[in-house]
Amino acid sequence: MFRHVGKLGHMSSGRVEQTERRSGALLDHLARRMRLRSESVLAPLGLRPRHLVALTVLREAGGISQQGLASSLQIDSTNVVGLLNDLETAGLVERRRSPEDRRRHVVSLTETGATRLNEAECALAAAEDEVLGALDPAERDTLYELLRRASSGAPATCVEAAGEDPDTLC
Amino acid sequence: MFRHVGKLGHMSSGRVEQTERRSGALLDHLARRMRLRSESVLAPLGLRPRHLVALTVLREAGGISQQGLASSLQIDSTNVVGLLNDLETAGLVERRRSPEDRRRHVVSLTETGATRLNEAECALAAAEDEVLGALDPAERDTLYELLRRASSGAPATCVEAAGEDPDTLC
DNA sequence: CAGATCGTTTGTGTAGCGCCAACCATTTAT
DNA sequence: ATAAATGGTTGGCGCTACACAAACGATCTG
Repeated sequence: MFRHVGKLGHMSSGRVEQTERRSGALLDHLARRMRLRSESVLAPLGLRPRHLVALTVLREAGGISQQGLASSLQIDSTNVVGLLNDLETAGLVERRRSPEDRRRHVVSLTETGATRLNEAECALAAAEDEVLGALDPAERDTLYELLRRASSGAPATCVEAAGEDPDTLC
Repeated sequence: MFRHVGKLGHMSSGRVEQTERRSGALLDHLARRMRLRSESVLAPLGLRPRHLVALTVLREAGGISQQGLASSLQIDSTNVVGLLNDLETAGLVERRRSPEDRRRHVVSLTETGATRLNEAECALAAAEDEVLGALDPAERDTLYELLRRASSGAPATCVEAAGEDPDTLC
């Protein structure tokens, strides 16, 4: 029902090539453009794109264990250590031992971390303007909201979501 | 037209905004998740994520020079060569010499290339379902449309678009 | 003709990251 | 209490995706 492909039947002759509307490649493409543009802006702040991603996830996910963070970021937990070391020595993030399970580290944004994240995002305005230039402000807001919800709603461990669903008609 | 984001109605009136709503990090985050999930699905088809990105861009951008492709993908033109070699030996892409400037190669999707791209996108349904699980079909469609427009509207060379910066208000 | 431009090859360097192995501290199971 | 499992940390190995530079043939342009 949401398969209405729309126009864009370009040069090809009569063939009605129905194109699949998958966002993956576009996501990849835009993310790359954005990341490249961001690096130079973020550098003065002592941050790299992945730091910003981690901070963003942490702002959303609150006090989370390192493993939880690893599975949300989808990077190996050994690499999370180094990432958090960066952020912690910069004072942007805090590792506290969990009271109920003292093996665990509860990671959360510090006050300055939240502030710095905000500053960084603010500094990215120009980069975003370049990459999302074709979208008007309202659309960018819609995009942001969709991305945020998709990203927060994504199950940390993709294990339990592996069940089958009725959408296998493709 | 494709704007109805439903209720997630946050304040359009607001100035209460404490956090900057920049999409960069979220884009990065989701793209990563998607890419990782996609790899395993794409492998059987002999494709890697970046191939899919290239094919997607080519479907949108039609006959384009390799330099144009390089600047759209934002990768070095020397690396475009290898990328296209992969795709061309797989018969998914075609290099023809431009009639007006015979130095140039005009790159375009072949028939089988378009087909394969479609198949690949189709195969990615499950991956997309996992990553975008929090979004309902209409929202995913909206997201796709926004991404597509942003990506196609992005000027290949960001040079000529860089003329101004009146938005230092942030 | 000279010089710039497009694509190609080759070679070098680097960053990001997966992965393995070993090691504490702690929790849970026997 | 002893054993096993778990969360975090460290170190190291290796791979992939690039960027960057140099040199070359073919071609366009002044």
